[in-house]
Parts: sequence; structure tokens; C-alpha cells
Amino acid sequence: MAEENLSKGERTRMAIEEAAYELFLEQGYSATSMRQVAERAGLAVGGIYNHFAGKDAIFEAIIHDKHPYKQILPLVSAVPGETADEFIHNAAQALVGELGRRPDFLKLMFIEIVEFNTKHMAGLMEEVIPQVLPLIQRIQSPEGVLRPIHPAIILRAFMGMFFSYYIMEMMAGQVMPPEMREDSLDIFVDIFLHGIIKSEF
Amino acid sequence: MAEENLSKGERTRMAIEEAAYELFLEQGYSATSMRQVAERAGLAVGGIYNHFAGKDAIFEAIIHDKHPYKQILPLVSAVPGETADEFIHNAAQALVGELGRRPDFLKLMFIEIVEFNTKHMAGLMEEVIPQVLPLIQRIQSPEGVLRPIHPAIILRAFMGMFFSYYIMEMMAGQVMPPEMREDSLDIFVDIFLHGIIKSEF
DNA sequence: ATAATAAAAACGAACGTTCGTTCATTTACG
DNA sequence: CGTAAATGAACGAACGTTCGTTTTTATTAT
Repeated sequence: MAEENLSKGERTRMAIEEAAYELFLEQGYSATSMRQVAERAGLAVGGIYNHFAGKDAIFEAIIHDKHPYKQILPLVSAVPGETADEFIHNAAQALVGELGRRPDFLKLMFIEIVEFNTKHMAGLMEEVIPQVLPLIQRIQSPEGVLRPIHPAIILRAFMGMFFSYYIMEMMAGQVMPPEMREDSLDIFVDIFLHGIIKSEF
Repeated sequence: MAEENLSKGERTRMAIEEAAYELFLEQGYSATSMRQVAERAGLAVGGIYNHFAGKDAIFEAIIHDKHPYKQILPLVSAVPGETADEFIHNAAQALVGELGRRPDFLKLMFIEIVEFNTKHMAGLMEEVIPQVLPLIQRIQSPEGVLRPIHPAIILRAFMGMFFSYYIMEMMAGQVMPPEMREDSLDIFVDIFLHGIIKSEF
């Protein structure tokens, strides 16, 4: 493991951040106490302040290190696919796959909205947008396969459609019929590509 | 106004609920104190407990009275439209229009996710689902216009697409180009109906 | 290698606040 | 006049943070 190379302080800092991340996802920011963080990280309360200026600072570190955008964008950018059809399929697969592997992924964004009023979002976007542009280029490029829709809107529709795939799962997952969940992703992709209307109409 | 007919107690109860609703949307549940609620509602802390058993009880009342589903579903159900095309357009118009009029609408759901782990959602769904069924029927019905997609999936794609319209707005609204916002709803509708791929491909 | 030493990290009691809630009392409405 | 509503001081618990102290780690000299 790469952790062996780290100093004691760096390892503890990571443990605190990880413990806080888990607890924030479970309970939200305000409802999580420094004592809970300390206990899960395996040290005393006071010890935290050797590594972080305060509770706020922990959240800011988490936002910077673990925010979904940071992990999803490189993933989608690296996906193969010659045609738009292939690319969208693969991108959706990668996105939802990653979300599925880490189902608490989006919660950090919700905490940001609910408890911080998207305070950190602007700074984060500034960092991420340059990475988005080539992705838009790629969706747009293949020789006129796409209808003339602004690429930024396509991106937004794409993100919305598949983010919401898990947002809806979070909100109403328990009550949806289970047979819907297996292949519904493919159908979502299909709706995104071809719409719900028969083409002869 | 209908408020004139209410007793003192009923009016105070409403004032407390409204004050708490505002504060929860602004700060989240945990970060909002009973003293803040009391001050905004215009009474002393202790007085709240004449109308609510505790802080939890206030939130439960709010969830029951003001949850988006409760307001959006009747709205969409009442919308006119003979063809699927017309209906989807009108439904999207109504949905996004209502969300636009009350931009904090979805935050309640996020608070539920972040600070309560969707504790109240199951009970709410049980209440709402019967109202959803006729809506699905309506999307499905017109003589074979729609491609053969499970109506529940269509509903979910629809909700996801247009909920996410505002979710994305919340998350990244500031950084989107302003000219996108004006007519992007129509384009979203169009993508939902016809997809992003040219039909001859 | 071992011992000495300075720095980093961990400790946990204590501080001042604020929290949700209670309650005896006063005020106001029906 | 009786009851419902409003009051605000008070309670114990929990909060984020501080701080003097001890323990551990990393570095240097032997």
C-alpha cells in the first residue's frame, strides 16, 4: 500500500477526513459532532485540531478531495466510442457504474446545497469547467449525427438524466418495482438518444 | 383572506410552520434552532410547545403539508393535451413553471435525504402513488404514438429530466451561460420527445 | 546501533455557548 | 370566568474549541 510511505501525521489526517466523510454522508454536517469524528478516526477530540483548523476546514478538505465532479469527469472523458451512439452508451455506463459502486456519491452535493447553500460550488466549477470543454467537443464532433442542439444543453441533459437516475433512486428507490432497475439504464440511454416518440410520427 | 376564520391557536401554528419551513430551507434542519423559529414566528420559545410536540414534529408537519409531490402531481394531472406531444409539453411547462415560481421547492427533498435519510419518504409515497397511476395511463394511452417503453420508466425519465433541470440549476446555476436558460426548457422537452440523434440515422 | 533531543502528535479535562425542552406563572381570548 | 396561549427563566446535555500536559515520532550526535 502507498500508505506505508506516509508520516504519522499524514495518515491521521487522512483517517480524520475519511471518518468525517462517512459521518457527514450518514448524518449531514451539522448533526455530526467532532467527538464522533474523533472516535471513528481513533483519536481524542483535541487531536483533530493538530491537523485541521476546525470543523469547517474538514468539510472544505472533503469537498476538494472527494467531490463527485472530480471523479466522474476524468472517468467519462477516458471512455471509448467512435460514434455518438457508442460514446453516450459507454459514458452512461461509466457514470452510472461509478455511481452504483459508490451510492453515497451525490450526497456530498446535497449537503453542499442544504447546509452550505452551494458556498463552495463556484470555486469548484472554476476548477472543473476546463475539463468539461473537450468532452462537449467530443459529443458534438461526429459528422453531423447529432441534431443541432447546443452542446452545453446536451451535456446538461445527459448529466441531469443520469444523475437523476440515482437521485430518484435515493428519493423513491424503495417503492419502484425491482424489475425496472435491471435494464432501465439501457432504456434511459435509449430515451436520451432517440426520445419517446416513434420516429414516423 | 381565509386566515380570518382561524382561531388564534391555528394561526400561530401556521406561523410556526411557515417560519420553520423558511429557516429549514435557508439553513437546513439541524442548524436551525427553536429560538430562531420562535423569533421569526413572533412568539417566545416555550410557546411553540403549545402547538408542536417538538422540533421533529414541526418537520413532519412540513413534510406532510409542503412536500413537492403533493403540489406537483395534482398540477401535472390537471394539464390539458390530446396527443402525447402536447401533453408532455404542457406537463413540462407546468412542472418547471411551478418549480420556477418556488425555486426552493426541491430543497425539502434534499433535507430529507441529507438529514433524515429519507425517513419519511416511504409513507409519503404510499400516499402519492395512487395519484400517479392515472397519469401514467394518460402518457401511455394515445393510439401507439409512443415507442414501447414501460410507462413507469417514462415517468421516471420525465421526472428526472425536469427535476434535474432545477437540480442542475441549484448545483451549477451560476456558471451556466445565461442565454441557455431562456429557451432551454423547450429543448429539454424536445430531447425527451425525440432524442438527440437525427431520425435518419 | 544507541542515546539524546527537539518537534509533532495525542490526550482529555475544562471553558463558554448554545441546544431542545420543561414549567410555574401571567396574559388574552372565547 | 375558564381555558387556551404566551412567557422567559431555568435545566441538563451537548456543542466546537482551547490548552497545559504527556506520549510518540523523527532526527541528530555519539
